Amino acid sequence: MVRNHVLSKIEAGEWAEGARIPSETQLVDLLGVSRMTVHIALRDLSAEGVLVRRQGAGTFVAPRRSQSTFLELRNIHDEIEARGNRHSTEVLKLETVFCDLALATELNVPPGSAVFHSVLLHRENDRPLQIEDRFVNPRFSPDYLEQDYTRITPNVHLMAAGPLEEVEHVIQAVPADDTTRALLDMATGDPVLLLRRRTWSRGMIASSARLLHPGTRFSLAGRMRVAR
Amino acid sequence: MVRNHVLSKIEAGEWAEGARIPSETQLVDLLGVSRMTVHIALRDLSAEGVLVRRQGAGTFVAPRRSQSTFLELRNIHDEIEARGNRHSTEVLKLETVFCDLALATELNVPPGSAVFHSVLLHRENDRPLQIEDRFVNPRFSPDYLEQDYTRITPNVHLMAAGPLEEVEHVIQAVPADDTTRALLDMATGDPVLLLRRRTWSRGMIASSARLLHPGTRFSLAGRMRVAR
DNA sequence: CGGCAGTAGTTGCATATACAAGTTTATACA
DNA sequence: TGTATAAACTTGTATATGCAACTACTGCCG
Repeated sequence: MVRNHVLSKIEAGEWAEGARIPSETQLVDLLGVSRMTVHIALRDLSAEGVLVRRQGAGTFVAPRRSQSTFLELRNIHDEIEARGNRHSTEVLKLETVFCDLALATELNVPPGSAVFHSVLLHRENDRPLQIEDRFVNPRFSPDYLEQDYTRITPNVHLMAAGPLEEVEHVIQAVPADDTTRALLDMATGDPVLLLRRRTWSRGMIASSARLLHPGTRFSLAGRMRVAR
Repeated sequence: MVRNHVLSKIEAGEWAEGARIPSETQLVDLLGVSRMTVHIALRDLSAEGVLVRRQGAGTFVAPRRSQSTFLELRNIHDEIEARGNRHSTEVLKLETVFCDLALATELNVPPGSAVFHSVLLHRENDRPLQIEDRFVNPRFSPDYLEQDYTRITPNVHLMAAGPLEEVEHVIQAVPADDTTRALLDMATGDPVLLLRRRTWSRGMIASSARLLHPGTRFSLAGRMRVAR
């Protein structure tokens, strides 16, 4: 109850980032519950990174930046939904191309062979967050082009097409070209965070993707316990 | 107290993965604290993924988190030497600072307390490759400022100061400011790949570092087999 | 004007109590 | 033997209370 109240206030924008929220005793009067109940709820939200609490000073809305975990292979849909936001996809390209030498090497297929190519734009609450530029090995997923990617992500389809065996990630910071800047709604001079991801399945390279993110409002994050 | 008891039991292997641990009331008798205290502690550990709780059934040790070799803690010296190149370090700053609110939050120490600060420039074959801007908790490593960082990296010193328990990584692409651009020998408009790394040891945040790399000639890469 | 002490207000933490909700085990009965 | 019921046990949640630790502010005094 306290939790929902706080989250909805933040969601609605009434309590902005960095703003101080009512004290525990004020929330007690407001919601008619005991202080411990309020305390536990705020404590949990603090542990989750939604709030920041400072003893003696007050409770504040934590600054939020879109984050993606790179340790797990979650698809962007789940990432966004997990943050309580709305995910939507726009299909920009869905085609067959014949690969040049570089692409052939990248996918480990013969040069000139046909491969599938898709370009999607993912939005978080209508704000563009990722361009997903993907090449897929047709031998791995022959029906890749027939899917409705406004409903499922390519990730989901590919995971269903075969067991994931190996993943390769390369992360880079690159300047934004004009097309990218326009699509991602970025300011001039802002950099792009580029995540290249190749996946192996059934002994072949199933897919190679370039995931482009606006550097100013996106970061990759991961936290792990070290082996004991 | 309850927390440490549980963690040490798991650490020691007395409570194995998936095993059921004593009930709340049993821990009350065992440790001589109230049930609510036990409950809160177990609740937190459950939120952190260390335990799994099922109402009516009991509390169990959670299966360990999947470990990734991606972004393992190799220090930059080994990275460069592994490529057959020469590594050199220049010490730009080595000082004590009093932390403001943001830094205090980052390190989880009281605002205004003294922390150690170092800024190093790492070169690969005399070409700048990384600015290492690091804050260290003096409680964790009191003799941090007395080391010779042209001979060993801070990473090596910190690893020797205590067992690494947890690591947090955040990766961002950011524009380069003038100082950074000059130090890293970058062209105007080139982005910076920023890796923020926080490490936990002996129950506290030992260190928080900002590692800045020239985006055009640096990338983070990792490849991992997926667990089945 | 600057520094100091006091004070009100805030979060942090532990306790004691009560009941709800879910699971497992034991028992009674057909 | 199989099923239904009951009891015992476990975690989940909410409340009321007390005090410690810390912060920010006010006002006093030199």
